[in-house]
Amino acid sequence: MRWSQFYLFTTREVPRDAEVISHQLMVRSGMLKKLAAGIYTMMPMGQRSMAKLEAIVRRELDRSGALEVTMPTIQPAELWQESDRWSVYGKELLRIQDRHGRDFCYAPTAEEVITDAVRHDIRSYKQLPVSLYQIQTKFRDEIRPRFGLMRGREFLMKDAYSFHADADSLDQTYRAMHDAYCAILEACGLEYKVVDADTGNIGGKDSNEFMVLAETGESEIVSCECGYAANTEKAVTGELPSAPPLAAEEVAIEKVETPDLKAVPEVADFLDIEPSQMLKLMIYTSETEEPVAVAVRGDREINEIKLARLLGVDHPVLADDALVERVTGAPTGFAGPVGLSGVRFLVDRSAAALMSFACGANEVDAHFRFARWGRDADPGEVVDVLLADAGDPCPECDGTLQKTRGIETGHIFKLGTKYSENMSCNFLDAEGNDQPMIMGCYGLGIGRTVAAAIEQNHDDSGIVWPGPLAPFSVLLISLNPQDEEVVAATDELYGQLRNTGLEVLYDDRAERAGVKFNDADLIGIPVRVVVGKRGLKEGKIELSRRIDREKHLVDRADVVEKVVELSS
RNA sequence: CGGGGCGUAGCUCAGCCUGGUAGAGCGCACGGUUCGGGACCGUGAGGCCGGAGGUUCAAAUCCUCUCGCCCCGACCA
Repeated sequence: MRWSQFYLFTTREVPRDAEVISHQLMVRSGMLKKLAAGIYTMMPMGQRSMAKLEAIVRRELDRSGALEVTMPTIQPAELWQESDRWSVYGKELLRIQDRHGRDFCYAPTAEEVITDAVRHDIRSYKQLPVSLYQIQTKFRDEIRPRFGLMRGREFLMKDAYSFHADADSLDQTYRAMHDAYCAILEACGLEYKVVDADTGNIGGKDSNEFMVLAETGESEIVSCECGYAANTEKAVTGELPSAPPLAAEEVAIEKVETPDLKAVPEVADFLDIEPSQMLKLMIYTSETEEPVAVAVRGDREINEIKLARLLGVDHPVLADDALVERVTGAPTGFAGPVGLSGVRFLVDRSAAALMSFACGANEVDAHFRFARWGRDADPGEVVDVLLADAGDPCPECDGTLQKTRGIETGHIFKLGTKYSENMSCNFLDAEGNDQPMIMGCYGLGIGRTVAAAIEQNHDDSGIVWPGPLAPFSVLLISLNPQDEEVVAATDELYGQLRNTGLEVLYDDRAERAGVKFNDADLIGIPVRVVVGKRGLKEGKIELSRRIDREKHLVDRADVVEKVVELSS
């Protein structure tokens, strides 16, 4: 492709609304254009990279045994009412009406539609399992779209769904999808981790996320050398090293005046103890639940996602001051387990392990110290609602957890029968019994993965494409487009390179060398071939790879062979 | 939705406080000199100053309302 015939306009300035590097570089390199918040046009350059990834995804999914379909993006409300998600999904679901006033939504995902299709076709266990996938536009009316393709509202996603007669079959397909996702990310040359994940509102039990590691990632991951890795939303830890008890067993509980001291660090400082020797008590509530009291060790945080799962609610929220006062009898900041009653009481393992601790006295400006479970306070229900942190013990070995950040490019779930039951997607088993199919679902963000690839592969000058995602594999530059000899030589080379099957972008523009070099660095094509008057005089052509930018002067006769070598 | 910020040329921004005929750089067009790491000189096109209302002799500038966009939080491929 000749640049002069292509549609590619780079910019020097960073667009004001682009915050993260992948977004900035995609806009500057002419890949992406914003239309509205979280809604983008893929320009030809971007489209090519997306297509590269799509091809890899198709190859690996086909290999896993899944079959490609295309489902509508506009879906009737009835199906969503049947699965119960019409009411559950909330504002993220873009709801629309047709001219007759019938309700539809723009698909954020396609469990309903695929389940509807399968339930009409499949009757028998002999027809199972099946895996179907599509690469299709989705729309989620995110509360806050941001970071370009990393969190758009409209986005391209590969979504796959599998249907099974039994759990073993689901396990097999889940494993195959897991392996396909690994193969895809490896084929793209990305550094990633597979982590245990929370299932969110898609539902189901087992779940893994595929995190491309990047500092700008929105997800926090803890991991251990032994291979354990989890989203911090989900992560469990080994037993924490215990904090030294405040006092020996015979020391009685004692009330201390703590005027205006509310936060744990302040109180700990005042009492001259460590925050880990205190107990932190928070009051949570939600739309559906009665208030609950949740205790965690003073130096730690509560994982609200774990809490939500435990309570079976969507969003636990911290109680406001009035509710705290009603539950504990004291203003916010002085809650404690001693004398607490009339409320469900959850105690995180970290707090349950405390031998003798300080805590709020449920009384304004007062805390207790030397409190003990059993003797002074009801031990409550011991649970795990701890937010894992770096340095915590690994739950699976003697190691220590590390914390990193990642971009969630893929997420796979074992759904179970949640949708098949609601939507009567049944089959007859070998005994002739009607049973709901067991399902899995598997998502991979196409645009997000391309953006993640840039986050992981760039330098100060621009993108450094991993070969498989590069929009072109070779950039051929003629440095002196006004010089007939140079043009003739470059034209000839262009033909030869194309004959090898390489995708060549030929910069034939009447621009100065500096402009071309800077654009080359910006758009990040892996191999650069420079034809200039100077080199040509010696019969040489300059080759370099974007990744190291080391220049090699090569005899004209050897160029094609050498380019093929560098491109592989 | 809560908190913060921004809308002026295709892009990045100045001008607004203290009202008086709309600016710069980049980009674009034309001419010339240049030409292996974002050249230089000259000429030129390009604006309903986000929109509506108000105050005023006069509004980009002051006031009210509105729409859009960005950042921080809850959400997620």
